[in-house]
Amino acid sequence: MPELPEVETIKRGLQRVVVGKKIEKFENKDSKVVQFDPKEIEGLHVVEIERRAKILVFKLSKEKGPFDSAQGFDGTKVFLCHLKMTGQLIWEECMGETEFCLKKKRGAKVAGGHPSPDWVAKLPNAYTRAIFHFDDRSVLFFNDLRRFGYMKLYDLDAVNPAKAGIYSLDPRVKPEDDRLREIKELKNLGPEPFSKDFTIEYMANRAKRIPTRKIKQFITDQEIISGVGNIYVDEALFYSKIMPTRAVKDLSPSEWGSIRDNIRKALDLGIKYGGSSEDTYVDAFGNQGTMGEHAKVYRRTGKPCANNCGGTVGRIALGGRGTHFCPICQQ
DNA sequence: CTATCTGTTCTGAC
DNA sequence: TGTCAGAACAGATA
Repeated sequence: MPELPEVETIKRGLQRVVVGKKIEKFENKDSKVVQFDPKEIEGLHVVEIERRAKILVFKLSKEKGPFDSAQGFDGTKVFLCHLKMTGQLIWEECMGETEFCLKKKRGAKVAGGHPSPDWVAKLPNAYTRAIFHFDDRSVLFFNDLRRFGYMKLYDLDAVNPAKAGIYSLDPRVKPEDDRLREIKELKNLGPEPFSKDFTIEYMANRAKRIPTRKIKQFITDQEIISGVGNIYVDEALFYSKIMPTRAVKDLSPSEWGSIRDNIRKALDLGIKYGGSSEDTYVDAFGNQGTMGEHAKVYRRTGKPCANNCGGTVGRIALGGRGTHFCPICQQ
């Protein structure tokens, strides 16, 4: 269940192996999930991959590059991928490699000795919704068991022809010049948790308009903060010793500061351990993350509190989602 | 076999 | 406008 750390882990993996490569062929195996025609991206190069909230963004161009950062490049196709609950992006150096390694017991694709499920080992499989074939014969599979995820394509020249040709790679580009902000799925996202815009003042201001909102639901609202989901919000609030049910109007400035710092701490840990593989998550190479082993409250219902306070981890439903907390530490 | 649970986001009712 | 239930979907588990 990919949240920011899981998507970030996949992004870093894919940056190493697909940037600069040409998409020679693209197979759309489920047009509900993959919402464009393969012909629209065949022949284009992957110029850059970034992450916005839980969404992966591929920038595509006819030219291979490298490009002058200040000049930008003339490609305008932007490919979005949201993994939602059960999506996976798995890269293979050549078709059948993962299956081959497992049969030979090389295990090169399986981290920490954890066995990989059969439906990850065999690629493609019944849940494969799309396949990229690159010019070096490597392959990228998009699997999604539940079909909540999506792949979409935008042409920024079509979205705003007045800005055609301006497409900076410079990370210092001003938000108003950020062409990705024109895209519907990206335009309303809140600040990234690691950005300088994610401040105590910002959170307190947003909270003013919705005073009775519970803090957990405030943090997981993507229009308020980008990328925090169910696992990391429970962890962050445990670190902050704040009950997930607290109304935002009752939080003090020092508590807001603690929330900000601990959201970052929880996400940092998630990235460090390669994500949390509670369900179907694997990284770009099919490896599971180990963040689950380091969780303090998430899915630890009934176990003793990690702070040794004598409490027992409890579980309630909040907004229809499992919510884990220590009833003694967290107030 | 049925009921319940999973966890992201959108839609529609109030 | 804010809040909340339900839906989208396909499985695992009790």
